[in-house]
Amino acid sequence: MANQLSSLDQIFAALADPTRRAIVMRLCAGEASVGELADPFDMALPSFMKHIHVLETSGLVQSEKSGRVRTCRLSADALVGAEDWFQQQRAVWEARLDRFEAYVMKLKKEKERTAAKRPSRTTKRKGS
Amino acid sequence: MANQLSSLDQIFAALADPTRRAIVMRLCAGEASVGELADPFDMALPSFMKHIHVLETSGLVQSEKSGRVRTCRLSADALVGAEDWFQQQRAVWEARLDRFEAYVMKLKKEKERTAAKRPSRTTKRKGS
DNA sequence: TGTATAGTTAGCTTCATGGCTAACCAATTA
DNA sequence: TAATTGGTTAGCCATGAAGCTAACTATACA
Repeated sequence: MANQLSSLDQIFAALADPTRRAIVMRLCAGEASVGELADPFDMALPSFMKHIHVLETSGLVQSEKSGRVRTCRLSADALVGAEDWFQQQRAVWEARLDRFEAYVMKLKKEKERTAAKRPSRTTKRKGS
Repeated sequence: MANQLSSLDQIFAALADPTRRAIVMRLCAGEASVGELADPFDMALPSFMKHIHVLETSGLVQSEKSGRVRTCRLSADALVGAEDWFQQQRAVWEARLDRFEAYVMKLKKEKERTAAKRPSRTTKRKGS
């Protein structure tokens, strides 16, 4: 598990680049060699390798060299770690929305109570 | 909705910075002025404003100025858009795992069938 | 009207990122 | 053993990101 939280920086930074997102997407479908991964991209190999390296230091990708070919695979943990972050934020966000909604409901009820006391003023007024 | 997909670059880049993630987290709990947001950070205001601006152009945050105070709020759409990306990747990833598992099961069965033919070799061998 | 407050603009520095070429191993294969 | 293939290292360049200060605008308050 390690400290995934502190590496959110690197994970999000890694995913901020379209080339690297494409690599991740490709690796979701299964492992591949550096050459296979690089093929669809119009980019010099050393440049491409930098992307691989960024993905590796972020923990999103692991690789292993056997013979002269390096095989890359996705490391799901990091992806899940990032996804968790969103879910945590959403939890807070939704809790707030719930509270807000409750607040609005309360206002609404109060308004209705007031309206019940002064039925003549409940019709449309004007403007928004 | 617009083109959230093409702005994943900006969303992830925005979230790659701890200051900006903290701002997002703070805004999950409700809107706040620039000053309130900036307060916990030991950073010059212009520097901080850059972060706000990055968050705004990424679509994660919206702001509005009334009088001399600018109020910021979270724009959930962008967050959800980014979360969706993870879920899509996970879907592909899990589909692959399922296929892989099926493959492993197949191998296992084949092995068992082979083992049934040569029962003497099925005991422990050594090492991992 | 004068002063404090809340942001904003401009402009500077420093460092990281993303790209390139050229040259270089180290396995394979002929 | 020689040539090819797959990747790696080193080093360069241009751009952009993240921080700063100083000076400015515009609202609110006394």
